[in-house]
Amino acid sequence: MAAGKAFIDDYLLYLLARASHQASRQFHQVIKAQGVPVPQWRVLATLNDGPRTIGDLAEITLIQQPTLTKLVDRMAREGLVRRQPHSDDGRKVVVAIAARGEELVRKLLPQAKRHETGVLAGYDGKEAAALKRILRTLIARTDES
Amino acid sequence: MAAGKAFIDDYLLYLLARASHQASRQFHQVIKAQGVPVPQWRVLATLNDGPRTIGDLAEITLIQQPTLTKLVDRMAREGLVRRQPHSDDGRKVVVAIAARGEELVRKLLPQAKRHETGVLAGYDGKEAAALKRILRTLIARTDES
DNA sequence: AAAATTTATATGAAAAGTCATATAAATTTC
DNA sequence: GAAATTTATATGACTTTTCATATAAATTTT
Repeated sequence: MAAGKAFIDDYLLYLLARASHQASRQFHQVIKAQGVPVPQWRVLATLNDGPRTIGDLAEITLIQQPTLTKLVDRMAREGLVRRQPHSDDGRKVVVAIAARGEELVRKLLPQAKRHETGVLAGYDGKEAAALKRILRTLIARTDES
Repeated sequence: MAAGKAFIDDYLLYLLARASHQASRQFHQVIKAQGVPVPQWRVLATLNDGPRTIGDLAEITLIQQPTLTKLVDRMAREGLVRRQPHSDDGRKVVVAIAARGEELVRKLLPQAKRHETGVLAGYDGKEAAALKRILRTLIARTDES
């Protein structure tokens, strides 16, 4: 039991989880208030840069494959995305953003950018760049080695 | 659609989510292989530093209150934690670690520390400290303002 | 080129999480 | 100090996620 500091207060994985959670909280509330669940936003923001296979999309959005398959089902039913056959691999399924999805992204993307600006407002440009750089380093270093 | 870089590749919230996810992945696999779901590990690691009310525990573990109440139910049934009445507020419920929970923490905590050391291995001490400092700053800055 | 293996996605049953709200104890207001 | 309000946790109906595995297409082996 806590002689000095609590374990988690200095535990990297906790600092990362907490930083991610808190930094996102406000924006997540904003999009949920507009009826968009966070995982759907992630899928839409990803597909806005081009179609992806189910597998790639799962990897990028940090969602497990079976979960994503079902999420895509729902989103397709709502006209947010559509499935396409893959040109030269019959196992793959390509997911592309659809009309209603594009509308949503058009509305949400500026809000995301504004929110990010707000979060980074307290930092000077140097520190902000350092933050992103250090995160990218960590990501590269822990990339499925 | 992707003229240059994809939006998410430079989006702070995504870098944070991805860094957190990837940095944790290995360790999470390790504990799950030992039959411990991630949320239970978080609760145990927190309670190892002392008992907490349901509300505080939810806040610290980043779990929503109704979700946590049910998680505590399950963990209490397994003898990992126990509920206690709060001394001077009848609304509050204090959760404390129990015998089987302590055993588990004794086993997992060293693994967590070892894993953290591994993740930070690539950094020199200065960079590692900078990483934690910058995360703490972000946490403080986004702390429910 | 058939058989065996690997890879990509889907599916079904069970578990966990979410949202709105109920319950009950404390605090504040009048 | 009674009524109204606020705060802390629990609960129930519903949705989503998870785990294991099925299905089917590609690739490798022999």
